[in-house]
Amino acid sequence: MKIGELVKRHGISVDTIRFYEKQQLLRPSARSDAGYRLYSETDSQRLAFILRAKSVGFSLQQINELLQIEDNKSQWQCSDVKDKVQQKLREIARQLAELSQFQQALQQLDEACCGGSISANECSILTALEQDSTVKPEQHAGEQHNKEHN
Amino acid sequence: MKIGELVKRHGISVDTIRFYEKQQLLRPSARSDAGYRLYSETDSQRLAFILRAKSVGFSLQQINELLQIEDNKSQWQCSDVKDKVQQKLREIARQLAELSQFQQALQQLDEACCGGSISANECSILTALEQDSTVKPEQHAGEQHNKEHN
DNA sequence: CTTGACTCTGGAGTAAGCTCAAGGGTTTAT
DNA sequence: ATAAACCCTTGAGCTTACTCCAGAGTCAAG
Repeated sequence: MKIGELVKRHGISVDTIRFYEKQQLLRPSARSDAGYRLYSETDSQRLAFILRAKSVGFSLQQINELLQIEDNKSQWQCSDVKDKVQQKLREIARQLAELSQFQQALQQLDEACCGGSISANECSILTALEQDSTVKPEQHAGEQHNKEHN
Repeated sequence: MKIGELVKRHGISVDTIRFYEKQQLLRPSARSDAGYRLYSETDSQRLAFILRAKSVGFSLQQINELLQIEDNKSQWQCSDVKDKVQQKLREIARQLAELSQFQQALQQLDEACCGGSISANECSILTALEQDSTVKPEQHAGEQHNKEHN
């Protein structure tokens, strides 16, 4: 099939396919005389693999690694594949932790603010961002004023 | 103070400061005869504001919006500020949801796989990515085979 | 034989948030 | 006086995953 049918089947754009080709993820198994890309069923399945991997959060780079295993399964072990999944899980855990921290901090700000029509002069959110903790890495014992640097 | 001291105080790079300036977040309140940027205490506090906003997850664009309020507090209301916070909270909730979905899907894959030294030929993770559900948007009633398109 | 739909290549642009490099002045210490 | 450390500007590059454009060839229908 030509690129147009492939993309219709999978609901993505031609540009995306050509981009994946540039990224070495998916090569058409043939070209027509006119130079048109021709995809086999196998190619289409490979694309499906890519899209499923994407749908569980893998980056194209990581998908590339998975495809290398997929292309040569007998040379790899279950543990190799599971490692990739676990690596991704750790990555996601890190991102979740960061987002949760953001969420918590923002919720505190949110709760402290009346949200009414009083002037922002009194807004506790702005006040917190102006004076809050978390920053100040200096100011240890014996260095109250830092005019010394020069 | 010159840019060097400013960055030492806040633990960021000169390039970052100049980048923030390009982004209209922080302008030095003066320049020396030689054209060096000179920052006041107020400037430094503004930078602190920026960094704190960043630390709770705001993008530079969003910080810019917050700074516009901060620069003209009396013209804004608490609700304006709270809106920004809540908007960000919704954004984060969406991201958390997406990541959690990834996490769940990956955990299922992870649990199904033995992770041992058997050949990847048998790996349930790869099998799932080859044949799994979640994709197939076609195949409603009366359209079993899709050779029709052409 | 022409029109429209499809395909090709190559290269630029987008968002975000920096980071680096080149080439050249300035300040400070010795 | 000179070297080190500091500062300047302009502009390019990085990452990710596309998206769009121009200019041109190809294919199927009427």
